[in-house]
Amino acid sequence: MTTSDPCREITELLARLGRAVDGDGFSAGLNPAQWSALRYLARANRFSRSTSGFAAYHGTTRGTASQTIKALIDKGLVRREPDPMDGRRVMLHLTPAARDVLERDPSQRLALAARSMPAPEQVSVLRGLRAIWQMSDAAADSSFGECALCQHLSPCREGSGNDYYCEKKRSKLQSHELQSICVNFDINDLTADSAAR
Amino acid sequence: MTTSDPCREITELLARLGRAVDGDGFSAGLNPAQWSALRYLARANRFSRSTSGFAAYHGTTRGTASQTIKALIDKGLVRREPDPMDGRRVMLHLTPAARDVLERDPSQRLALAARSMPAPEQVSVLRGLRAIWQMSDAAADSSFGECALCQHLSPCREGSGNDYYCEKKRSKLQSHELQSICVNFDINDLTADSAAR
DNA sequence: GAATATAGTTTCGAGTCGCTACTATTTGGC
DNA sequence: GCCAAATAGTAGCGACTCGAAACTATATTC
Repeated sequence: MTTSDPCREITELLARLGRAVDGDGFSAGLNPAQWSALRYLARANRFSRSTSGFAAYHGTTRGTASQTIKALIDKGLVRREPDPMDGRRVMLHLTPAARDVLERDPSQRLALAARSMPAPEQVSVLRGLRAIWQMSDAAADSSFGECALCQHLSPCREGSGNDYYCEKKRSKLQSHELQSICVNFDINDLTADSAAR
Repeated sequence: MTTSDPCREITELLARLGRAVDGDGFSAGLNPAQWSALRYLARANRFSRSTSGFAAYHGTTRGTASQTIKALIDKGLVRREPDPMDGRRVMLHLTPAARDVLERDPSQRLALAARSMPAPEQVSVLRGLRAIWQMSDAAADSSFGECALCQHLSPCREGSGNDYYCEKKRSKLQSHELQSICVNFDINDLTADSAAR
């Protein structure tokens, strides 16, 4: 009953803020799961923009994820494209309309609120949230991360020198792709310190 | 597409952690709304332990809140008691069984993760989350807070000196009640600094 | 080449949510 | 004191969501 435990209040605020992320439920006609999928697709690299990828990220089943994606397709926000390399896979892409919708993402109100803090505080909050996420075993199931910090990344041998290579997917990566998140992410211990920084 | 904006990643983590608060959906047979109600009732003072109070806290309608409470009553976790002062009101109380269930609150896993951080970092994360919550207009609708920081609180004139008085509800408060949260909370500007501390 | 694993979809039932309508009680104005 | 408006709470309805199970199709493994 004592209030002197900050951690209990942290989880209380996490619960409330988590609900606030998606606005009062249905802004722009999208439900929370659909907003989550839209944001995921905007952020995931080309190996990860699939139904299964979103299911893993969002912590749901492939069946449910399939319904969510279907709703976005019906709304004209997502386009399907068969993977030429693997006949089972379907790559998902955001349409230009989706980019417009994302401009009105209700979570931006929280981002705006966060931006009103001094930059050093923003960073310390971010570090704390990352730590909580990684300690919680919720993270164990879906360990997404940016290619820039992944152990499968190596500099490209040939070419201009601006390119990189993913050993896992055996595919070239362009430098602008390094900040997208990937299902196949595995933490690079060498860069773990800089990740924490 | 750049990753250098910490605020975007903060909201992303808020969304994921908010979902993680209630576990993988149905721990102990309770859904997220029911967990939220249980935690609310454990934390709210006697003026606030009502259906309407929870509806305001949780940001939903009274009708929906009523169904959530009903489910908890059916499970034997909540007990109803008519308010002798106001025939419309029904006070809600947690049963001993509810206290047991709260011991297995899935949000404690996040609290545990938070506790692994050094205490100063816990506090800075808490301050940041509070700031984000108060800036976001989600907080405008439901401004709950602890009596200890409320402008309606005044020291009790008579009696032992350990007691307090709420000018709004015209009722005595015992010192152990000061840390519960209340629907009628209004920030006390004089204590705002210490609240931020 | 058969067995198994993976990607994805569909269907179905249980359950949730918010809206509207309704009752009961209290409060405010005259 | 009395009538109107506000407040607390519940009930029922319809739309929708989610997860489980069943199913198809393609890859992979031995």
